[in-house]
Amino acid sequence: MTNFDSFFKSAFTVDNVIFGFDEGDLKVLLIKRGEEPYSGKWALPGYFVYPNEDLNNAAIRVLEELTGMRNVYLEQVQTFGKVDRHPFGRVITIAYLSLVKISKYSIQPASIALKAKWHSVASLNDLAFDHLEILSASFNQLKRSVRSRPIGFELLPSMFTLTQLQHLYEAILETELDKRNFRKKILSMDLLIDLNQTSNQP
Amino acid sequence: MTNFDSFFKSAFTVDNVIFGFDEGDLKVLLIKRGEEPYSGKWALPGYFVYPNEDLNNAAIRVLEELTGMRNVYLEQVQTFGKVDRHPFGRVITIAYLSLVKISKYSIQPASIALKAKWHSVASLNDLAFDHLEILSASFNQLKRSVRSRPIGFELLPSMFTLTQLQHLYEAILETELDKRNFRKKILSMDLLIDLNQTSNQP
DNA sequence: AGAGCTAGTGTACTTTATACACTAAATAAT
DNA sequence: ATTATTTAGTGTATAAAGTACACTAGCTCT
Repeated sequence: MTNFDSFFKSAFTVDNVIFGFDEGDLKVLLIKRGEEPYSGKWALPGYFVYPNEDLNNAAIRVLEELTGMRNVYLEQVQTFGKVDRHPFGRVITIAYLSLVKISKYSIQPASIALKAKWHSVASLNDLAFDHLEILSASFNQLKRSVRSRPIGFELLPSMFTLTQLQHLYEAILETELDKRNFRKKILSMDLLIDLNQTSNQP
Repeated sequence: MTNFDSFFKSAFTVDNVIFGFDEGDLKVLLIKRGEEPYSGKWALPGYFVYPNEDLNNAAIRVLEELTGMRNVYLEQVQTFGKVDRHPFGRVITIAYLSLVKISKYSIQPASIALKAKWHSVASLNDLAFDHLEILSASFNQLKRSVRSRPIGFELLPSMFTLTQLQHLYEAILETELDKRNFRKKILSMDLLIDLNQTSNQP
């Protein structure tokens, strides 16, 4: 029988692209690295998957350590596995995308969380590892997902105005939407409860 | 500095869901396993990723060893990583989906290929490992992909009739399509060259 | 009180999707 | 050789979804 030992020298991580929405802007939660490699650079939150841990659970764990949130929207994006992507050895990473309500987010005591900060997605151009590529793939997947499923709400507080929702969609899709057509479509989907309240929030 | 050695004891494989189309039926190429675990069961073709090999290249390699084909349509599907999915240890697998023209396929001399056989996708209900789940996820992704991009051609010989193409789409989407509407839509896409030939192939 | 900003609303038009039936030609059967 | 059966090929009418577009009422700020 063949000996497979030489294959069992790799590791894998999960990296979590955590999207939020605030001030009319699509944001992503990044960690400022305090150690090598890429010390001082911003990176996606992620960690090695433990030997006895399912992939999905690893993604959930990373998210919870950082934000304290559970039951958050999460989907797998893609796996990145270039040979030289990690200086410690052969490490592939499974990217996850999650959507959180920034309003519910509060900094966690875990040490990693102290270095976390929300960044506008549009403004990023230099991240640790291949994280810019991962972010970009995840953003594209978000665009696709948002067209086919009503997941946008995950990014807003539980009460919101249609205008806020529209701004969110515009931020994700990177395009302007017609106000009347947008409202017509959303309301025809029968997903929302009309609170009969009005608001002039900025 | 933390010691990460304990994480570098895992392995990963690629598994390739190779679709073909023949006799009006959507097929998938499987290998009959000749060794443990799951000896005697049918499995998706796959193998460990070599330490110096990019993920995509591993998928290409597996496909070429088996079919002799290069430049074949290939896309990553998803990564499967339950803790206990492989009896040798912690092995996660990255699933790829590929589309080949069965007419161009011929059995390769590689030993693995001798045990390969095309199976109707619809007829499968028991595969090695978690391969049934992988197949099912890949089939779903194929359904989605085929709606948004004209990749159906990849499964047919370079000359084909519109009827054949329709049968292919019906097999993938698992639904009947209206002949006139189908032709109207395909022809309006301007993707095909009309050979002005007619054929009464079965 | 006035100026400026934002929320809220309806209709006409265009594009895309769907439903549907017959003829001509080839092949198979007697 | 004639007939029966199968398959390819074609158009129109209707429904649904998407898009373009402008004004009013009410609030906020000065």
